[in-house]
Amino acid sequence: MGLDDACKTCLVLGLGFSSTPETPPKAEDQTSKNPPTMTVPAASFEPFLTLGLSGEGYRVTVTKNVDENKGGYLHHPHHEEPPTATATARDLYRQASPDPSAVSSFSSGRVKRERDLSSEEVEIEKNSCRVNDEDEDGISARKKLRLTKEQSALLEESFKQRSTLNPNQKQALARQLNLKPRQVEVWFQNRRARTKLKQTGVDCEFLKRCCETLTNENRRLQKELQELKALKTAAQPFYANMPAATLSLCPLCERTSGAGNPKRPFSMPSKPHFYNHVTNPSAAC
DNA sequence: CATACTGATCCCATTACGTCA
DNA sequence: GGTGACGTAATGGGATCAGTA
Repeated sequence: MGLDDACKTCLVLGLGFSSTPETPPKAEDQTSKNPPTMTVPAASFEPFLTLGLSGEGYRVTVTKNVDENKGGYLHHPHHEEPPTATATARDLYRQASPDPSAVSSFSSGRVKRERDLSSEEVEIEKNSCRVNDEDEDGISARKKLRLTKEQSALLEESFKQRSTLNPNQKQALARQLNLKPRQVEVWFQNRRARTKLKQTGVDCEFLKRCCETLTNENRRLQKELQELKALKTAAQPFYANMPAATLSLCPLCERTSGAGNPKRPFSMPSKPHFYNHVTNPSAAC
Protein backbone atom coordinates (compact mmCIF):
# COMPACT_ATOMS: atom_id res chain seq x y z
CA MET A 1 0.00 0.00 0.00
CA GLY A 2 1.47 3.25 -1.02
CA LEU A 3 0.82 6.79 -0.08
CA ASP A 4 -1.71 7.20 -2.78
CA ASP A 5 -3.85 4.45 -1.32
CA ALA A 6 -3.59 5.78 2.16
CA CYS A 7 -4.64 9.23 1.11
CA LYS A 8 -7.75 8.02 -0.68
CA THR A 9 -9.18 6.36 2.36
CA CYS A 10 -11.13 7.62 5.29
CA LEU A 11 -10.17 7.04 8.85
CA VAL A 12 -12.78 4.96 10.54
CA LEU A 13 -13.07 4.66 14.27
CA GLY A 14 -15.15 2.06 15.97
CA LEU A 15 -15.47 1.54 19.68
CA GLY A 16 -17.02 -1.63 20.90
CA PHE A 17 -17.33 -4.06 23.73
CA SER A 18 -18.02 -7.59 22.75
CA SER A 19 -17.82 -11.08 24.06
CA THR A 20 -15.41 -13.54 22.61
CA PRO A 21 -16.99 -15.73 19.96
CA GLU A 22 -15.98 -18.97 21.58
CA THR A 23 -18.34 -18.38 24.49
CA PRO A 24 -21.66 -17.57 22.90
CA PRO A 25 -24.43 -16.91 25.38
CA LYS A 26 -27.30 -19.27 25.39
CA ALA A 27 -30.47 -18.30 23.66
CA GLU A 28 -32.24 -17.72 26.91
CA ASP A 29 -29.60 -15.28 27.93
CA GLN A 30 -29.92 -13.20 24.84
CA THR A 31 -33.18 -11.69 25.79
CA SER A 32 -33.31 -8.05 26.67
CA LYS A 33 -33.85 -8.98 30.24
CA ASN A 34 -30.64 -10.90 30.42
CA PRO A 35 -27.79 -8.75 29.27
CA PRO A 36 -24.74 -10.81 28.54
CA THR A 37 -22.63 -9.04 31.09
CA MET A 38 -23.64 -11.47 33.75
CA THR A 39 -23.94 -14.66 31.82
CA VAL A 40 -20.49 -14.47 30.33
CA PRO A 41 -17.47 -14.04 32.52
CA ALA A 42 -16.40 -10.44 32.39
CA ALA A 43 -12.89 -11.50 31.58
CA SER A 44 -14.03 -12.64 28.17
CA PHE A 45 -15.11 -9.18 27.10
CA GLU A 46 -12.90 -7.15 24.95
CA PRO A 47 -13.26 -3.45 24.46
CA PHE A 48 -11.93 -2.66 21.05
CA LEU A 49 -11.10 0.16 18.75
CA THR A 50 -11.24 -0.38 15.05
CA LEU A 51 -9.30 2.11 13.06
CA GLY A 52 -9.13 1.48 9.40
CA LEU A 53 -7.53 2.78 6.30
CA SER A 54 -8.96 1.35 3.11
CA GLY A 55 -11.52 -0.58 5.08
CA GLU A 56 -9.08 -2.63 7.07
CA GLY A 57 -8.90 -2.01 10.74
CA TYR A 58 -6.80 -2.63 13.68
CA ARG A 59 -8.39 -4.30 16.58
CA VAL A 60 -7.10 -3.15 19.87
CA THR A 61 -8.23 -5.42 22.59
CA VAL A 62 -8.13 -4.80 26.26
CA THR A 63 -8.87 -7.60 28.62
CA LYS A 64 -9.89 -6.94 32.13
CA ASN A 65 -9.14 -9.09 35.08
CA VAL A 66 -12.28 -9.68 37.01
CA ASP A 67 -12.64 -12.12 39.80
CA GLU A 68 -14.84 -14.81 38.41
CA ASN A 69 -16.35 -15.40 41.77
CA LYS A 70 -17.60 -11.86 42.09
CA GLY A 71 -20.55 -12.31 39.82
CA GLY A 72 -21.36 -15.41 41.68
CA TYR A 73 -23.00 -17.05 38.72
CA LEU A 74 -20.23 -19.52 38.34
CA HIS A 75 -20.46 -20.85 41.79
CA HIS A 76 -22.60 -23.66 42.74
CA PRO A 77 -22.55 -25.82 45.82
CA HIS A 78 -22.59 -29.02 43.85
CA HIS A 79 -20.16 -27.76 41.28
CA GLU A 80 -17.09 -26.56 42.99
CA GLU A 81 -15.16 -26.72 39.76
CA PRO A 82 -15.86 -23.99 37.27
CA PRO A 83 -18.74 -24.97 35.02
CA THR A 84 -18.56 -24.91 31.29
CA ALA A 85 -18.68 -21.55 29.66
CA THR A 86 -22.10 -22.15 28.24
CA ALA A 87 -23.69 -23.29 31.45
CA THR A 88 -25.86 -20.73 33.17
CA ALA A 89 -26.44 -20.60 36.86
CA ARG A 90 -29.93 -21.77 36.23
CA ASP A 91 -28.68 -24.81 34.43
CA LEU A 92 -26.38 -25.57 37.27
CA TYR A 93 -29.05 -25.00 39.80
CA ARG A 94 -31.30 -27.42 38.07
CA GLN A 95 -28.61 -29.99 37.79
CA ALA A 96 -28.16 -29.84 41.49
CA SER A 97 -31.78 -29.71 42.42
CA PRO A 98 -33.06 -32.68 44.30
CA ASP A 99 -36.15 -34.58 43.48
CA PRO A 100 -38.81 -31.95 42.78
CA SER A 101 -41.31 -33.93 44.72
CA ALA A 102 -39.33 -33.16 47.83
CA VAL A 103 -40.68 -29.64 47.68
CA SER A 104 -44.37 -29.28 47.74
CA SER A 105 -46.10 -26.28 46.32
CA PHE A 106 -48.99 -24.02 47.06
CA SER A 107 -50.71 -22.82 43.97
CA SER A 108 -53.49 -20.78 45.41
CA GLY A 109 -53.56 -17.42 47.06
CA ARG A 110 -50.19 -15.81 47.25
CA VAL A 111 -48.66 -18.24 44.89
CA LYS A 112 -45.41 -16.42 44.39
CA ARG A 113 -45.10 -15.84 48.04
CA GLU A 114 -45.45 -19.40 49.16
CA ARG A 115 -44.98 -21.45 46.11
CA ASP A 116 -41.77 -23.05 47.22
CA LEU A 117 -42.62 -23.68 50.79
CA SER A 118 -42.53 -27.25 51.91
CA SER A 119 -44.51 -28.37 54.89
CA GLU A 120 -41.38 -27.96 56.93
CA GLU A 121 -41.01 -24.44 55.67
CA VAL A 122 -44.55 -23.69 56.61
CA GLU A 123 -43.76 -24.94 60.05
CA ILE A 124 -40.76 -22.72 60.23
CA GLU A 125 -42.84 -19.84 59.03
CA LYS A 126 -45.40 -20.46 61.71
CA ASN A 127 -42.74 -20.63 64.34
CA SER A 128 -40.79 -17.69 63.11
CA CYS A 129 -40.73 -15.15 65.84
CA ARG A 130 -39.17 -12.43 63.78
CA VAL A 131 -41.67 -12.09 61.04
CA ASN A 132 -45.39 -11.88 61.12
CA ASP A 133 -47.09 -11.29 57.83
CA GLU A 134 -50.47 -10.70 59.30
CA ASP A 135 -51.54 -8.50 62.09
CA GLU A 136 -54.18 -9.36 64.63
CA ASP A 137 -56.98 -8.61 62.20
CA GLY A 138 -55.62 -11.11 59.73
CA ILE A 139 -54.99 -8.34 57.23
CA SER A 140 -51.76 -8.76 55.39
CA ALA A 141 -49.31 -6.10 56.42
CA ARG A 142 -45.97 -5.67 54.83
CA LYS A 143 -43.61 -5.53 57.73
CA LYS A 144 -40.02 -5.15 56.89
CA LEU A 145 -37.58 -7.44 58.52
CA ARG A 146 -34.28 -6.10 59.70
CA LEU A 147 -31.74 -8.82 59.84
CA THR A 148 -29.53 -8.96 62.87
CA LYS A 149 -25.81 -8.58 62.49
CA GLU A 150 -25.33 -12.25 63.13
CA GLN A 151 -27.87 -13.19 60.50
CA SER A 152 -26.35 -10.84 57.97
CA ALA A 153 -22.88 -12.11 58.70
CA LEU A 154 -23.89 -15.71 58.24
CA LEU A 155 -25.73 -14.94 55.04
CA GLU A 156 -22.75 -13.03 53.73
CA GLU A 157 -20.50 -15.91 54.62
CA SER A 158 -22.75 -18.31 52.77
CA PHE A 159 -22.90 -16.00 49.80
CA LYS A 160 -19.15 -15.88 49.63
CA GLN A 161 -19.09 -19.64 49.38
CA ARG A 162 -21.90 -19.85 46.85
CA SER A 163 -24.21 -17.27 45.38
CA THR A 164 -27.06 -19.67 44.79
CA LEU A 165 -28.62 -22.20 47.09
CA ASN A 166 -30.27 -25.47 46.40
CA PRO A 167 -33.41 -26.22 48.40
CA ASN A 168 -31.59 -28.26 51.01
CA GLN A 169 -29.06 -25.56 51.65
CA LYS A 170 -31.79 -22.98 51.77
CA GLN A 171 -33.64 -25.03 54.32
CA ALA A 172 -30.59 -25.53 56.45
CA LEU A 173 -29.63 -21.91 56.34
CA ALA A 174 -33.14 -20.81 57.15
CA ARG A 175 -33.26 -23.16 60.10
CA GLN A 176 -29.92 -21.93 61.29
CA LEU A 177 -31.01 -18.30 61.05
CA ASN A 178 -34.54 -18.83 62.28
CA LEU A 179 -35.85 -17.32 59.08
CA LYS A 180 -38.23 -18.51 56.43
CA PRO A 181 -36.59 -20.25 53.48
CA ARG A 182 -38.31 -17.72 51.30
CA GLN A 183 -36.56 -14.93 53.18
CA VAL A 184 -33.22 -16.61 52.64
CA GLU A 185 -34.02 -16.98 48.99
CA VAL A 186 -35.01 -13.36 48.67
CA TRP A 187 -31.90 -12.26 50.48
CA PHE A 188 -29.76 -14.17 48.01
CA GLN A 189 -31.64 -12.73 45.08
CA ASN A 190 -31.24 -9.20 46.32
CA ARG A 191 -27.64 -9.85 47.16
CA ARG A 192 -26.96 -11.07 43.65
CA ALA A 193 -28.68 -8.01 42.29
CA ARG A 194 -26.53 -5.72 44.43
CA THR A 195 -23.40 -7.51 43.33
CA LYS A 196 -24.38 -7.11 39.74
CA LEU A 197 -25.19 -3.45 40.21
CA LYS A 198 -21.84 -2.87 41.79
CA GLN A 199 -20.06 -4.70 39.02
CA THR A 200 -21.98 -2.73 36.43
CA GLY A 201 -20.72 0.47 38.00
CA VAL A 202 -17.17 -0.79 37.89
CA ASP A 203 -17.59 -1.86 34.28
CA CYS A 204 -19.03 1.51 33.43
CA GLU A 205 -16.04 3.31 34.87
CA PHE A 206 -13.71 0.98 33.07
CA LEU A 207 -15.42 1.59 29.75
CA LYS A 208 -15.31 5.31 30.30
CA ARG A 209 -11.57 5.13 30.69
CA CYS A 210 -11.30 2.92 27.63
CA CYS A 211 -13.35 5.37 25.63
CA GLU A 212 -11.22 8.27 26.77
CA THR A 213 -8.01 6.52 25.86
CA LEU A 214 -9.28 5.37 22.51
CA THR A 215 -10.61 8.79 21.69
CA ASN A 216 -7.20 10.25 22.33
CA GLU A 217 -5.65 7.55 20.22
CA ASN A 218 -8.05 8.30 17.42
CA ARG A 219 -7.28 11.99 17.66
CA ARG A 220 -3.61 11.26 17.43
CA LEU A 221 -4.08 9.03 14.40
CA GLN A 222 -6.27 11.59 12.69
CA LYS A 223 -3.56 14.12 13.15
CA GLU A 224 -0.97 11.77 11.82
CA LEU A 225 -3.09 11.04 8.79
CA GLN A 226 -3.45 14.72 8.07
CA GLU A 227 0.26 15.16 8.31
CA LEU A 228 0.79 12.35 5.88
CA LYS A 229 -1.71 13.84 3.50
CA ALA A 230 0.06 17.19 3.69
CA LEU A 231 3.37 15.51 3.13
CA LYS A 232 2.06 13.64 0.14
CA THR A 233 0.69 16.80 -1.42
CA ALA A 234 3.97 18.57 -0.95
CA ALA A 235 6.07 15.73 -2.32
CA GLN A 236 3.78 14.51 -5.08
CA PRO A 237 5.99 15.39 -8.06
CA PHE A 238 9.06 13.94 -6.41
CA TYR A 239 7.57 10.58 -5.39
CA ALA A 240 5.80 10.12 -8.69
CA ASN A 241 9.11 9.53 -10.40
CA MET A 242 10.75 7.56 -7.60
CA PRO A 243 11.15 3.77 -8.06
CA ALA A 244 9.24 1.73 -5.49
CA ALA A 245 12.40 -0.02 -4.29
CA THR A 246 13.74 3.20 -2.89
CA LEU A 247 10.88 3.39 -0.38
CA SER A 248 11.46 1.45 2.81
CA LEU A 249 10.21 1.30 6.35
CA CYS A 250 11.04 4.15 8.64
CA PRO A 251 13.33 2.82 11.39
CA LEU A 252 11.79 5.18 13.91
CA CYS A 253 8.37 3.74 13.30
CA GLU A 254 9.66 0.23 13.62
CA ARG A 255 11.10 1.10 16.98
CA THR A 256 8.00 2.69 18.40
CA SER A 257 5.25 0.52 17.01
CA GLY A 258 5.74 -2.38 19.36
CA ALA A 259 3.07 -3.21 21.94
CA GLY A 260 3.60 -3.12 25.64
CA ASN A 261 4.11 0.54 26.17
CA PRO A 262 2.98 1.02 29.75
CA LYS A 263 1.91 4.59 29.11
CA ARG A 264 -0.43 3.51 26.36
CA PRO A 265 -2.43 0.53 27.60
CA PHE A 266 -4.56 0.36 24.48
CA SER A 267 -1.81 1.08 22.03
CA MET A 268 -1.97 -0.36 18.59
CA PRO A 269 0.75 -0.99 16.10
CA SER A 270 1.31 2.21 14.25
CA LYS A 271 0.90 2.25 10.56
CA PRO A 272 4.39 2.01 9.09
CA HIS A 273 5.67 5.16 7.62
CA PHE A 274 7.45 4.98 4.36
CA TYR A 275 10.16 7.40 3.72
CA ASN A 276 12.89 8.00 1.34
CA HIS A 277 16.06 7.11 3.15
CA VAL A 278 17.85 9.22 0.62
CA THR A 279 16.31 12.28 2.22
CA ASN A 280 14.82 12.53 5.75
CA PRO A 281 12.38 10.48 7.89
CA SER A 282 8.74 11.25 7.46
CA ALA A 283 7.12 14.16 9.20
CA ALA A 284 5.06 11.78 11.27
CA CYS A 285 8.20 10.57 12.94
C1' DC B 1 -42.46 -38.41 19.09
C1' DA B 2 -44.72 -33.88 19.55
C1' DT B 3 -47.42 -30.94 22.32
C1' DA B 4 -49.55 -28.74 26.23
C1' DC B 5 -49.49 -28.11 30.96
C1' DT B 6 -47.54 -27.48 35.48
C1' DG B 7 -44.18 -26.56 38.90
C1' DA B 8 -39.77 -24.66 40.22
C1' DT B 9 -36.57 -21.24 39.93
C1' DC B 10 -34.43 -17.50 38.15
C1' DC B 11 -33.85 -12.34 37.09
C1' DC B 12 -35.64 -7.78 36.83
C1' DA B 13 -38.26 -3.80 38.08
C1' DT B 14 -40.64 -1.89 41.50
C1' DT B 15 -42.61 -1.00 46.02
C1' DA B 16 -42.36 0.02 50.63
C1' DC B 17 -40.34 -0.02 55.14
C1' DG B 18 -36.62 1.28 58.53
C1' DT B 19 -32.80 4.15 59.53
C1' DC B 20 -30.12 8.12 59.51
C1' DA B 21 -28.50 12.78 58.70
C1' DG C 1 -40.74 16.19 65.11
C1' DG C 2 -40.75 16.36 59.97
C1' DT C 3 -38.38 15.15 55.83
C1' DG C 4 -35.66 13.41 52.14
C1' DA C 5 -32.07 10.10 50.90
C1' DC C 6 -30.57 5.68 51.14
C1' DG C 7 -30.32 0.70 51.96
C1' DT C 8 -32.69 -3.29 51.51
C1' DA C 9 -36.58 -6.69 52.39
C1' DA C 10 -40.39 -8.02 49.88
C1' DT C 11 -43.52 -8.44 45.86
C1' DG C 12 -45.12 -9.22 41.15
C1' DG C 13 -44.31 -10.42 36.51
C1' DG C 14 -42.10 -12.71 32.82
C1' DA C 15 -38.85 -16.21 31.04
C1' DT C 16 -36.94 -20.67 30.96
C1' DC C 17 -36.54 -25.47 31.75
C1' DA C 18 -37.70 -30.22 33.36
C1' DG C 19 -41.07 -33.52 34.22
C1' DT C 20 -45.42 -35.45 33.05
C1' DA C 21 -49.89 -36.51 30.95
